Amino acid sequence: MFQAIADPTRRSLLQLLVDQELPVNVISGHYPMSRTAVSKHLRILAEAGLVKERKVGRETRYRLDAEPLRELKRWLAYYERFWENKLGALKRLVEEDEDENGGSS
Amino acid sequence: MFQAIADPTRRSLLQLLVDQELPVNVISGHYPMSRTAVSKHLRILAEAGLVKERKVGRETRYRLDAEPLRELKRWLAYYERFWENKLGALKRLVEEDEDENGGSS
DNA sequence: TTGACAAGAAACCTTTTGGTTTCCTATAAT
DNA sequence: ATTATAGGAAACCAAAAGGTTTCTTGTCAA
Repeated sequence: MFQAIADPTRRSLLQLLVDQELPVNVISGHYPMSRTAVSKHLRILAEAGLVKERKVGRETRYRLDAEPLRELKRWLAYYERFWENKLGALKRLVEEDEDENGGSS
Repeated sequence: MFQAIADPTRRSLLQLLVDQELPVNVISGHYPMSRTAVSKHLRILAEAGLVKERKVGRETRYRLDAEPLRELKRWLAYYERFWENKLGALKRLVEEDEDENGGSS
């Protein structure tokens, strides 16, 4: 999953498929690369579960499935406290500084 | 940044450096690869801003800087509603089903 | 039923990635 | 001063990633 979202084209695809189900043809129209290339990106996204495919007649339509991003959120949540700590530390520093100067901002 | 966290070794490095500042030597001791390889991973993390380096005598110590993950959080936040929608849709379905059966719970 | 069209499969190419080994430089320790 | 240690730099390599073109297959339209 981390790998899947590492590529900017693929992130862009997720974005595009957020609220619409589209066939490969239409999707690839949005990109400066071949249909086949886009198709391969879609496959990678599908393997990561980030996109669902549905066959409709002779076309394959894709839509977003954000579910797997839940895992990313859990991963992130772990680190959240560290950037919050940092802000906390910075804030304390600024306050000390203000005290020293009888500071105004 | 997305690229930086795509590699499992690098994610592991972040984890390791969460609450300690360590020199390359010690860090690379945790991995089955050469010191140089670890060093390169650290450089990539540093370029993404995810890790800060500090020279102390003849060693270079690294520590986590979670700040750039903020961006990831913003990116994720956008998609959060889509997996929540999914849950919402599921919930509605279950409720409909319960209604049909005169459901309890 | 014949032709057009959508899209995956296969083969191929180039660049990037993750790793190695070998060398070099700066700082310590004796 | 000399030797040992920490760690980056350079050159190199194999495998994976991102792309291309060509070929097939399955479905729709005439």
